[in-house]
Amino acid sequence: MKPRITLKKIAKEFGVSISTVSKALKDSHEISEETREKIQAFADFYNYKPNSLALQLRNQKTSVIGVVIPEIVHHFFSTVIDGIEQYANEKGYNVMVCISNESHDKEVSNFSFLTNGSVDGLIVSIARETQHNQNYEHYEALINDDFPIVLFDRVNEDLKCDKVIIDDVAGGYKATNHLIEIGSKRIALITTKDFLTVSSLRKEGYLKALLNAGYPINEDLIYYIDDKEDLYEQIKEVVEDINPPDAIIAVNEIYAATALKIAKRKGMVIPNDIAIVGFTSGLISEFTSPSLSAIVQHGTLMGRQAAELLINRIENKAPVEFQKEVISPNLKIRKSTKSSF
Amino acid sequence: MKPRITLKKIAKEFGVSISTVSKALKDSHEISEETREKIQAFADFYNYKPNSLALQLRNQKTSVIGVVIPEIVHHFFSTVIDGIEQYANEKGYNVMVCISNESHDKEVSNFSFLTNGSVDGLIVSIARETQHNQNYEHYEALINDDFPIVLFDRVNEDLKCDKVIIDDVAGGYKATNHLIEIGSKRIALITTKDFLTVSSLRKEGYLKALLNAGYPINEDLIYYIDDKEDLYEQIKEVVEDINPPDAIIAVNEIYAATALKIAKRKGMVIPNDIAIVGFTSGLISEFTSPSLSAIVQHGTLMGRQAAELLINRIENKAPVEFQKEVISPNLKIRKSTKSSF
DNA sequence: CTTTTTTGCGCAAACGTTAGAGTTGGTCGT
DNA sequence: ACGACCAACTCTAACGTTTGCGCAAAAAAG
Repeated sequence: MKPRITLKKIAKEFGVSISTVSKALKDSHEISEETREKIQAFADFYNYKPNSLALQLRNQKTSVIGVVIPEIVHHFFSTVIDGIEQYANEKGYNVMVCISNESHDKEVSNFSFLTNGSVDGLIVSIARETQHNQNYEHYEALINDDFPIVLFDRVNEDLKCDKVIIDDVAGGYKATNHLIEIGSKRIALITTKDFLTVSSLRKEGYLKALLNAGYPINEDLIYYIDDKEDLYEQIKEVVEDINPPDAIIAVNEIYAATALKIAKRKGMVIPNDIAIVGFTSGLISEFTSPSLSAIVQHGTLMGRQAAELLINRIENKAPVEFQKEVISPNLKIRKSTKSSF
Repeated sequence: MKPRITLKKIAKEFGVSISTVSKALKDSHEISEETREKIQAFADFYNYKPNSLALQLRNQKTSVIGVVIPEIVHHFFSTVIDGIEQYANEKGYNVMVCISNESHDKEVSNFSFLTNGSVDGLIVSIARETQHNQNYEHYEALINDDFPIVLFDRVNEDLKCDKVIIDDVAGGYKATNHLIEIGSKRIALITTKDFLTVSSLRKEGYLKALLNAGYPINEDLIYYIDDKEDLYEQIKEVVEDINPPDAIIAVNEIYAATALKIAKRKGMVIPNDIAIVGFTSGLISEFTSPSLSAIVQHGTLMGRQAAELLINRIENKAPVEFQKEVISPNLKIRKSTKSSF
């Protein structure tokens, strides 16, 4: 790579000082028009652009936002990044994305890289492993230093920082209530075995809706999926239960789509024999047949709001006390809960 | 945000010079054990970490790879990022992702931000608008400066740099040939109206396969989708043609899934009445019913290879002449081209 | 023909770091 | 007693940029 042109080289070329060049390029009145013009022409010709690193170091500001997410090949997370990017760009920021891969160690190393000067603030969704082993030291260290940080979706209540969450209890509630309204009696919940707060909040909403409708709560109808085991086989057990449910709520799109696939293969008619509603309305839900009703997550909006909170915090435009934005999920009713007859 | 601890502050604390602190923290033998230990303890306590920007500036090396992609909410692109991240991390690099949003201007501004010192090299997939208006000045400027850059998927043959592509001609060929083998006679191609090279290469493979099998080439069977118009209506015209095809190749997953949806709605049986094969095997293909056969793209592999080429180039481990890695796509046969009877 | 003002530029510090080249002060050998 | 040597530091330059301040020379004012 050819060395880039610098102020120093331009200065040498014209036998002037570096400051003269810097000022000339900034159209400073301190520099004569003649000098200004020849320097500008030269700089233009060699396509001079100030070195970002030097500027960032000098200004103690990078205008870069760090984002740490558990995975990227995931529709919800990519929509969030999209939202962050949109808002950040509008405000003159760039985005640096790191992936924790659900690993605590990777999250720690991402943090350590990003927070050593590379970014002005962080937007994070907590890795599964971190939520599992409850080790939030790296978060606490940052918060202690008043480092701007915004948590989204997977948050921890104890951490003192800005947050954007989806009202997952409401999501679980809406999904369940919808199934109750269409007359389902035995509503199963397919959730994760891990310790993600979102899953347990959705379960909470599910239980709340059942309670509210005077339905019995039946632990046998709650199925915990182990991500390490075969997904298909585990969900098969739900559908093939001796006393099968007449409706399913799945905490994510894949579980829902898989349940639908298995039910169809069993010859069941959806939603008549079994109604299904998922979470996260990504692309899959639209193209299954019947299409899947789902609680939509508004990832882009979430990203935008997280970015807004963060940038306000960075620019000291935020109130001292931490904000918590709650996004209401809504139910997108498709064919898997609405008979086409 | 609290100011971070620096060498200078530590130096002041102990009344020594900055270099002493720097060397003490690097376990230099030049510094007495006593001094070393007290400085290390202090630095440890205040969680000292060298400022990345300062290091990057000094070392003229950022260990960051810039990635510019047209969009992120796209399964293929997120898998590529995943691959890039994986390989980059293994080699001690971080990744900065920018989104061009298919816009030429945004691509230019992404380039200009990233290449002013922020990254050691660039991995790019060309924005649609750039491919359309053929304005590659910003690429040429970088290449002229020997700035390390790797193009993937959407490349331009004239640009002198490393590339990773999918053999899209082979992809089109394989898809078409498969349909010919299962006995399809009138094979339609649903492609894009824009000027993406990938689309035209797939078309080339399609034509080649037809020619090879002695099939007539019928322009009426090639449908060009305008992304600005309603997708559903346009694809509907394909299926409802007076003289409809008995097989469809769609250049992406969405087109394929939409065609499948419409055909089913028309009461057609797939693959008996109409067989369908798509490109990019993302999540949708698995969950449609019947599931969609597709040409799979190996995005993760592509990302890894792009990162490998780039890092070799950055570290001067690459041969002088530019490399072109070609990834063979393979056909994943699912139910949309294979009767279950 | 001085004094004051203006013009046009250079100097130096600062951001945080590193590494090679000095600089002390002391110990040792002869 | 004096050079050699070593330990334990400090100095300095460098990465690239910005900016307030200083300073000379030229121009304007008196």
